[in-house]
Amino acid sequence: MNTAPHILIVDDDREIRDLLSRFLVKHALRVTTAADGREMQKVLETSRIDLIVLDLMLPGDDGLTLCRNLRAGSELPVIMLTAMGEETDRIIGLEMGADDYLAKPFNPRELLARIKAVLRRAETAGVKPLGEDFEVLDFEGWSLSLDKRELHDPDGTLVPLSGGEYELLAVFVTHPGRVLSRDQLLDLARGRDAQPFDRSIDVQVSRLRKKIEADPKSPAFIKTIRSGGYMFTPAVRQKREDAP
Amino acid sequence: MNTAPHILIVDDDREIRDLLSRFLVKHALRVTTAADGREMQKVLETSRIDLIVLDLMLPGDDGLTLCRNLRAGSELPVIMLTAMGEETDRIIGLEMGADDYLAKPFNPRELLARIKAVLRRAETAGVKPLGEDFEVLDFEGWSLSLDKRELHDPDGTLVPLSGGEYELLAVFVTHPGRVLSRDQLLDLARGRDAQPFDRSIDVQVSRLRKKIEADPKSPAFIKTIRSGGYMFTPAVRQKREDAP
DNA sequence: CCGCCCTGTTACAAACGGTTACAAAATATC
DNA sequence: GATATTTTGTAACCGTTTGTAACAGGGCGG
Repeated sequence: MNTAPHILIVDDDREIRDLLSRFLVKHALRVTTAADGREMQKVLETSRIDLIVLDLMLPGDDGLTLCRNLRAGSELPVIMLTAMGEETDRIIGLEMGADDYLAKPFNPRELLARIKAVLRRAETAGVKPLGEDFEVLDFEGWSLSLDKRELHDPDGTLVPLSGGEYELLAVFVTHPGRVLSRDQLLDLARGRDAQPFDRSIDVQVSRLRKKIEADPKSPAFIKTIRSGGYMFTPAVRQKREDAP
Repeated sequence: MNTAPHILIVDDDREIRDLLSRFLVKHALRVTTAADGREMQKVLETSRIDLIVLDLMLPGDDGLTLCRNLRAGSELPVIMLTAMGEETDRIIGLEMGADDYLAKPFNPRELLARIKAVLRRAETAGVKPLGEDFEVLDFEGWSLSLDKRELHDPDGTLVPLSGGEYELLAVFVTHPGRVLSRDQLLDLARGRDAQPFDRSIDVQVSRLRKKIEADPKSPAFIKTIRSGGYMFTPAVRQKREDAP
């Protein structure tokens, strides 16, 4: 479900981190941030990262060193951020193996464009990073494992779901508190467009409610928004575990 | 029925406001305008806005400040309009939390395209922080959960509300002690404009009163303001709890 | 006190969503 | 590869919700 590329931003300036993070998240990327090389390592061990945006100037090991180390162990794409006007930095950055670089100050849109370009390149080059996120989402005592594609009720017993029911629930649980239109649900859960008079989502919601709602007649989890779609109302908490 | 997205244009130049407004209205959007931050604030309190087009240069608080404030409290999409220049690009690049921006002078069609793009993105993007605070509003012993879309009476029992009744009550409870015209209520609760001789709000208020007023004949909560609209009179207390 | 305007309320029709049954499609099993 | 089983989408039926119309009552200015 969560197929958006996962970007790791490494910069010691908190403001820049937050700013870029917000901008990229808005453009359908998943983002994690780190302030220095140590944090970066930690993130890399516990998450599947598709691309790193790395500041050249960092406390501790600087960006160049980190970039070199990264290159030694993987083909993870790297975009370097360099200080303005230092031609040498750029050259060195590229020599160190960065896939692209950007001079500060820069336009976030420019960064986005380069990220997409580099990802496209990396994809065709067939780089398959190893490691996986192990995600479990909890709501009201229930627990949905996105890796095992399994749902457990508050007692911990496994609730059998069909593939389609799982996909739909996964969409809901990853978009809590949001009104999702039938078109969106169809796109997110089934990856297809709606046909005229398409009621398949309604039927699927009905089936799902029968399995997870105490009283399907007055649903507590999946609320209907008339002429809008559906909304998953419980608070959802994320448990992120290290790979075993 | 008219349920088009509602755009707020904030620009100190009256001519630009009118021009853009006319253009967007012609393209099936609903538009309200404001000349500065104060007016903007006022509009935001009394109508339901889907997206803000914000000029960078404004009298009083400038666009950047306003944008940051907006960002702090909501995820309302913002498109910034900037004057052309080198310095701005840098400011924009680094300090802005806007969803998109456009350099003046621009083609209105360009703005329209970006508005549509941002609205489309806003529908799905922006994964809400998981396990967020949840908001519960109390009045006279009653309790309305904005997350669960549920109303509980003083005994704590769930009072079933239709979607429309809930939306209307939510508007009242979030605007207590304030006279709301039928037009405003229609905009806030339904996101649409009024038709000639539109009495739907009256009917909905009547239905709502039957459910929440001890004596609907002499309502204690929702008071009628003759030739003005309606007003929700109880004091509303906000309970903001951390997710468990 | 009268009439007009405004609002409350009920009745009704249209639109919308829940649900079941059934057929088609996908999947598992032998 | 054929058959049994499960899953998924479509159609149909029915209950709910919503806006509109119609009528009745009440306040306010004249």
